[in-house]
Amino acid sequence: MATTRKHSRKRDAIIQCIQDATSHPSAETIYSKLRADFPKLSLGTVYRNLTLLRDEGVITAVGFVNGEVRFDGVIEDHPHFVCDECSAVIDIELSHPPRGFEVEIEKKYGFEVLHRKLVYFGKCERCIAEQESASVATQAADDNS
Amino acid sequence: MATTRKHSRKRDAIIQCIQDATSHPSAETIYSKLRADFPKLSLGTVYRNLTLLRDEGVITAVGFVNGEVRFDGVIEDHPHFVCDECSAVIDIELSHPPRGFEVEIEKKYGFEVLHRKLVYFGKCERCIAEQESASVATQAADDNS
DNA sequence: TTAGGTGCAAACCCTTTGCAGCAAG
DNA sequence: CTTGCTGCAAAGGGTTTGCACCTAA
Repeated sequence: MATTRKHSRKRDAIIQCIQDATSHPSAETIYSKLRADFPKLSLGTVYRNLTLLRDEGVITAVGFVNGEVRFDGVIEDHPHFVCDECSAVIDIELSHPPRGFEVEIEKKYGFEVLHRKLVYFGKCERCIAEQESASVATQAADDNS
Repeated sequence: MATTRKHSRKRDAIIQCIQDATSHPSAETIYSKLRADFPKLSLGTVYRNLTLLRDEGVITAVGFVNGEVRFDGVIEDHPHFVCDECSAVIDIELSHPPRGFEVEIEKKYGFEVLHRKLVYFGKCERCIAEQESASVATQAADDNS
């Protein structure tokens, strides 16, 4: 009963776009980028394919950031960092917090744990730098007053 | 320049509602419950107060679950479990994955890590039980065919 | 009297969906 | 030809907001 999938250049392009990007793009971002190659592309198509690809496990949704769902071409479970200022989503490539808590949870609560999401929030390097230089500029202005 | 806050029975009730609940209610859920005591309460007021209380740090947002933001009266950082079937949000009271990764991240990436969210997904005990009994029923029906 | 708080309803914004036409198999 | 895919635009659904009125201080 499973739907027989046909080939679609636009779908391929969407996958490519997500996998090439390190930015964890949103539907809108993907749409904007692909419009260069597919002028007639519609947002609906992007959304439909994203849902489809997520359900198939080809891509994953990092989660809502600033109201938008952000996508990841890397399926393997890994933590993310989200900048509260600029909404950048960045992969964290550090030794992972232990798997195995899942088993503890299943034992204690009787749940079936299928996956997890670990996200750190804060200020990214770029935003820290920008705010420091802005602060310095303000300081200088104050000194001149 | 900070706004001087006035007392508001409705705001108090919203806080109370969230802190009493173990269900991590959504704005709608809170609204529904409080309408019994405040027939003229409006959804807008609930949303305005939730935003306010979150900004003040009185409550926290667990995150989007099924399109809705779910709130928690417990401020302390702790993991949650979200049922993919029924959207239940449940506190995980197990020894925490290690704090300290934050420092590693700050060193390696130059970020400023302020907080984190750890969420496990899967099937809750209730949904497992329901589906098992449903499966048994189906089995029985099949046997009768 | 002076803000902040609230009700109401319209506006927002991201996302989903119905429909008719297009295209892959 | 059959069925999935797409464009388009309207509809959805949670959340935000403008405005006038209400209320705490």
